[in-house]
Amino acid sequence: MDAELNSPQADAVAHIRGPLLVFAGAGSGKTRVITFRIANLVARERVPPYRILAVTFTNKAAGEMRHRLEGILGAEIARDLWVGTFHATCAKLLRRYGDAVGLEKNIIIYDGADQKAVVTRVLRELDLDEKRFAPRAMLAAIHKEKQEGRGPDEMSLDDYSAEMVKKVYARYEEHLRAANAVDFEDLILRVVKLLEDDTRIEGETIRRRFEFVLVDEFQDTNAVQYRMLRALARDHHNLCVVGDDDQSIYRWRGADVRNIRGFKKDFPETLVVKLEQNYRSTGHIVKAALGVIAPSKEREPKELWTANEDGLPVEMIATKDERDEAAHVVAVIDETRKKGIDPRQIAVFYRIHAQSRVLEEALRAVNMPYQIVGGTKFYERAEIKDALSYLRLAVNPKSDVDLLRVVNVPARGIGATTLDRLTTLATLENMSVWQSLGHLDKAGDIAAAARKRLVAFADMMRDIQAAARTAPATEVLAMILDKSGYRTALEAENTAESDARLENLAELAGSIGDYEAEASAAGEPATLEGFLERVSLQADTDAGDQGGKITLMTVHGAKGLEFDTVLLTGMEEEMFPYRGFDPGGEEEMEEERRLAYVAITRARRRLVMTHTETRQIFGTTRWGRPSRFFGDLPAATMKQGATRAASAGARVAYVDRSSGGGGYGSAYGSRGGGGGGREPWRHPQAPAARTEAFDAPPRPARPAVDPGERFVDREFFADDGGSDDVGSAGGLRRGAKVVHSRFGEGEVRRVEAAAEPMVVAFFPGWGEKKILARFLKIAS
DNA sequence: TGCCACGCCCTTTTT
DNA sequence: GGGCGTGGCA
Repeated sequence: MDAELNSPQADAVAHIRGPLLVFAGAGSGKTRVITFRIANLVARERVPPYRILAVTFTNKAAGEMRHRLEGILGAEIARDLWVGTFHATCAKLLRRYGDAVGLEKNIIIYDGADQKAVVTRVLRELDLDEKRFAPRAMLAAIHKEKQEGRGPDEMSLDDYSAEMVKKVYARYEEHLRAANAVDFEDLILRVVKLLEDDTRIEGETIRRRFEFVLVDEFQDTNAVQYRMLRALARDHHNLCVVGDDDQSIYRWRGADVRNIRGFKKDFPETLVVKLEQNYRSTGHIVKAALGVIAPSKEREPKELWTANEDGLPVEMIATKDERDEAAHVVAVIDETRKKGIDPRQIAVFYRIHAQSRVLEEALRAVNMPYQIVGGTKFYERAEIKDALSYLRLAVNPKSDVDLLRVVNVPARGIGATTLDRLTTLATLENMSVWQSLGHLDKAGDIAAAARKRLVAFADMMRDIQAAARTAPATEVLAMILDKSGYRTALEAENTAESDARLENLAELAGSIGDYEAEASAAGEPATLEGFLERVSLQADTDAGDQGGKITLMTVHGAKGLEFDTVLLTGMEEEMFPYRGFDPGGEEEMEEERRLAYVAITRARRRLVMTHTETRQIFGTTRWGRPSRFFGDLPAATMKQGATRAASAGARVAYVDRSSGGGGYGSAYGSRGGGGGGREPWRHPQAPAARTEAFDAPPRPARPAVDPGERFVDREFFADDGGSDDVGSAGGLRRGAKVVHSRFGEGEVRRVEAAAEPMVVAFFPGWGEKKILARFLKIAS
């Protein structure tokens, strides 16, 4: 804590009123400026905590900030502060003042998938070719308009396709309004509307409420978000924004660095502070980061420096494929943990979520606890989305997206044709699909049998809706699963997969329970609406930081965080910088560069970057050259290496001192079969003859594996004639006694390392069952 | 009319 | 690797 109190920057601005613009280089104590300022306002300036609003972009960052504030101010006071993401803050405000902008209480927040479903429906209604107008692209275009604060009528219509976007946009909005639903942009837009509407009292109420507003990662605000901030601070100008244009990584989400310039114009009396000293990282890491960001164009001039010692060189490790990479990651983590580093101080980054699976497998195979941040995985599972749709319908029957999702899940004989006719009726009569269920007489084309089924569904939902008004959310969920026949259908399936789905639904019930407990601890009423809002606004399922776990996340998710040791994986061209199907212009490349800068600057002491020769992703194999960003790292800060598998496979010119030298020679291309030998990556700043300066390939703690192989305890499974895909999972071994929640005690027969390790176990009275390993406990 | 299986296509980052 | 759409079959 002393370090924070003594921080000169934090001290200098902590008590200042009026607009404050802080350019904070990575690791210069950006968040510290905010937390210290808040602490100072509360402790010294006697500002009531509930009059302070601190806004972040991610839940993770908000959680981190709140955590720090709890440490400084104590949990009691910190609880009254408003700390949250833009969206969560707006949702909270709308819950209180939403009636003023015509929002009902049972509002539902549509996530990306829901939004896309609406767009798809609109495209069909307008009879537009889905091939020519991809729902995804349409949605992106709509969001772009919304992020700039333009409604369909305010769009500039340059060409035919803009015309189409406008049409779709308009109907999209109608659908959301009719469904009593909002998307993420709406949350902000509605609050802006509240704040800017001087004919009503609510805007003033909110403006008065927040005497001080602080914003983290200001470079990531989009036009509408900035408008909201401006409106919030209209009367008092106590707006403190902290940001770093080098870390602007949300341009694709509408973030506009120009807001920084706008800020100086809108608040001419702004005090500008530049923080250029990095307190976080070693010299080598800071220099590496500078190397990556230096070629970036249009930067606000600033020079990051550090007084810290150089420390360990940044490691660049060549690996053979994604499994080999994962093995190396595991080895480094293992080594780091053995040195006594808290696992919470270790993080593995990747560019895209799809990379996490292999890493997870490798970590699970050695029973190393980890936590995944982001990756909406859990809430994206079909059964969870189904259950949530039922819950949302229970609260808000007008939500068409949800109704259409579950009306025939489980199968009730309500097919596409029937639903087509039903939605057509709804569209014609200008009502929600739910309402149209009450007017089936107007749809003569719906067969009597189908009609009966629809009525039965409506009756069932009415019962559930009635229950939702009084019963606790956990009971509503149980009722839904029973009445809808969802549970029965899954039980009848009786496969490993259906069992897993049932377990997931149990987990959902558990998370409702958690929410109820948390809400009551915070002195707030636990409602089904509250739970649904939380689910919508919280991409990650993290149940708080339990100790002892390392962290896996995308680079985006890592922003604003720091770790002792960072493993940055997938550093190949195409992966990082990432290139999707679009050509990707220079602007996008610039953003990738800033993203790399963000990744590097998360590390305090040790940074390991890995790249692969080949990578299986999205079902195909990619060959990747090492990322161009390696070439921007100063040679003096780097240490190159390779896993055994990589150096053996490529026959690269590494000098392996540890094995007597010259072991691999430089016989390029001697690898048999496909791919061909690849030249080793050579640092552009290094003279060609300097290969001997390369470090010996580090020996992985466990032998590198060949593709198709896993981390298998060969001896133990040597006599296993079963699956060829056998691994140990979470300490589960053949013969081990395990306990399952439903089947009781059993004995492990086989372990299968699928995407998720599965165990075939024999349960007396049930027979052999295939179960996801994580649902088993070792019997004591 | 509805169900199921197969095959094709797309494949980012967050709220 | 998975979601979605199409086409064949009950």
